[in-house]
Amino acid sequence: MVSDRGLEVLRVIVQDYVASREPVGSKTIVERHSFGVSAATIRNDMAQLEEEELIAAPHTSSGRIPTDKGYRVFVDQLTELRPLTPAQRTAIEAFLGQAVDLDDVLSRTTRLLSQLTNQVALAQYPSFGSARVRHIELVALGPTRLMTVLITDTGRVDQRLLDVVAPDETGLGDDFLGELRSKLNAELGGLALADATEKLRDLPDSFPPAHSAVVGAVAACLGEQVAANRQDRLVMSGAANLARTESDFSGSIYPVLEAIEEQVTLIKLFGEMEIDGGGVSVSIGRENQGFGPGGQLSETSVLASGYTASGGSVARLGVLGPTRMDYSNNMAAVRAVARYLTRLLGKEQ
Amino acid sequence: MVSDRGLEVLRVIVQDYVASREPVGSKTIVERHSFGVSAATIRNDMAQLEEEELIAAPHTSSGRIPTDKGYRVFVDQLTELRPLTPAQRTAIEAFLGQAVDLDDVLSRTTRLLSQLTNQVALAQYPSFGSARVRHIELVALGPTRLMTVLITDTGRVDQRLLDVVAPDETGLGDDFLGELRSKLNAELGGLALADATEKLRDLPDSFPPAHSAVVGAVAACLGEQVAANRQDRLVMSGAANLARTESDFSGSIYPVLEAIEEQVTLIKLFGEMEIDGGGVSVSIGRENQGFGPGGQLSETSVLASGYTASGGSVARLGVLGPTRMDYSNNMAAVRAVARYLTRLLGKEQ
DNA sequence: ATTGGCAGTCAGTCGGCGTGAGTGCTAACC
DNA sequence: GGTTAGCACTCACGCCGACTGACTGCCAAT
Repeated sequence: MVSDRGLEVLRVIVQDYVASREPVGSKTIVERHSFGVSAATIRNDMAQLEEEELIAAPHTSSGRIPTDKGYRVFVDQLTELRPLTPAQRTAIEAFLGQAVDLDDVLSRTTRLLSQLTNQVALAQYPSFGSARVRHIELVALGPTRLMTVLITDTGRVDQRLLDVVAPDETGLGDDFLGELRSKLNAELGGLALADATEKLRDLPDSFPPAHSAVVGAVAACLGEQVAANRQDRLVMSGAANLARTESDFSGSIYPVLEAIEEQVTLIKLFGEMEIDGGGVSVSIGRENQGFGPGGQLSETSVLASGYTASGGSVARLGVLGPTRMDYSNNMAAVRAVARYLTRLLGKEQ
Repeated sequence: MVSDRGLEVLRVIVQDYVASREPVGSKTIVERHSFGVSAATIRNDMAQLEEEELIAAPHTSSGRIPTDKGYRVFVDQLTELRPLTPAQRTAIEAFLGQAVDLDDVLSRTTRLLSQLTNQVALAQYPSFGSARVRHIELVALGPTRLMTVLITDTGRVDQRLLDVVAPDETGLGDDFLGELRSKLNAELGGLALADATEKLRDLPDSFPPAHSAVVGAVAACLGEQVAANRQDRLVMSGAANLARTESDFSGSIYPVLEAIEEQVTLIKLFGEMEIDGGGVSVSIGRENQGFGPGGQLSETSVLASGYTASGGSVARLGVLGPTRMDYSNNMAAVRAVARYLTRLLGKEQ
């Protein structure tokens, strides 16, 4: 078992190591922190911590550095997060306040968060699994060219172009489009995306045969859009931060950059992190194993929190960085930004 | 002056150095390439090349590596580009062929190009300076909430949300919106974006005072969209490639990643490169100086070519990588993709 | 449980040495 | 004149050995 002082020792080892990037030894601990005991005592505690695999020694006789498990215990110990400085708070408000639409909000959010943490910031678009169709728009761009616009109640908009064979010699008449548009909105408006997909399948049958080809094409196109909408996307910013310091990664940062660019690994990982109750969830080092192929992220930690967008759908945002990071500060930043974002998006409509 | 054989020597120095990442000496040159002369003669030629600052020696007595100027001469010498392999050609067609809209085309293009070259691929959205308004759509999302959609003839779509004070107790009635929509399209349809901005300023005056507040808000919003449309954006892919090999960058790759993320530096640089006549333009190493602050890109080369989008507007695409890159292969890839893209986008409509 | 002391371990550094790749120069050669 | 062979010279690099210093681990005393 680890004593109370043992945990305290772990705490300062993490802090000092994060600050200095150097293995920390018993002597420097007693010098820099006033435990009222000698170095030898600290050494005994450290022996226990090593027993529990919370710390490890890079070489036989050097200071210790925290293991993934050590960071885990450290993070779990972390009860109250140091609140942000007033300057940081005003930065959040000033920067996010001027956003004009959802894309802009998320782009600003990640830029802000990457600045606050010096890490890579990530944000998920609000989940569209629970989103509903708000409006469908059809725009004729030419005699055989049509644009479909799908608007969801989460504020997202997707458009797509398609070529169609005109139903008759009049081309894509305004009245035909108008009828189709009304019907689409009447049938699908307010439906959850999952349900809309089904309805779209039956749509062509309710039109005269001459029109059903066009309607079918439109329905297929909208169906694609709905499907694309349901799969999540990530916005991110600050990838350069990975290369900023002399790199905390054993080999190259290539696997990490790759995982970031691929997105799919991150989305999966992000999706499995718990974010109940407005807390900040942390996944450390090898805990990320099994997501990327070959453990691309086994030397990184991911912090995630949830925010609530209009419509009540919950999405995630967070940061990614080397396991050796300032968890306290970064968790506080993620939490603060998530809260502000919830307030900002909830306020609308 | 540099002799003919001197240029040939430069050519093999560049090729060998790019392939091996090691300074190349006179002896290895005569071993690997059949010049009919001895190493000593090559040395004399190399002395001349060094005189002209086309090559340099990292240490007093080591092989030589090309300077920026050396790469420049090498590239200018490069007359015919090795054509792509059939496999590469089919890859281009298979991959780009299934794109559904402009966003998708450019995203696929950069992914493809970064795979073909193992570098960072960049693509500019078609310039909207010469774009025209094709259609404007207004959608009521609630009693005081409105969405504006701007569609340009280059196939790009932008939407924005805004809150308005309803003109009267009826809220945003369909007839009011219909009138406004017709008027907007009648007035602005077909106009170049620059001209549309001006017209928008006068618009509110032509409505009854009760409505002018709403119209003003809509006009302001559309004005913003027009402005945002005129400023270019970049799509990119393959940033991880910068970290793939043991890094050809002297220090950290941080400045390069930063420049890539900022975009503004790149857009400026990209914009000043000449791309007349379907060729591939190259900017090498310190030639990029003066764009990024502190010469972030002074160890990279940028290749650019132009492609023509529907509507005749020309935009650029290319790759960025360390100065030590396979110019021949990469230039061929950029040219091939640019040509295919022009064909693909020109075909539409 | 804590402490002081002491021996042991090992990474990192410094200087010296040898090696080898590659150059620059000069004198001979065609 | 261009080309070649030969030779002396220069360094980067790798290796070895010694030294140092920062640690730990253990043990006996408190």
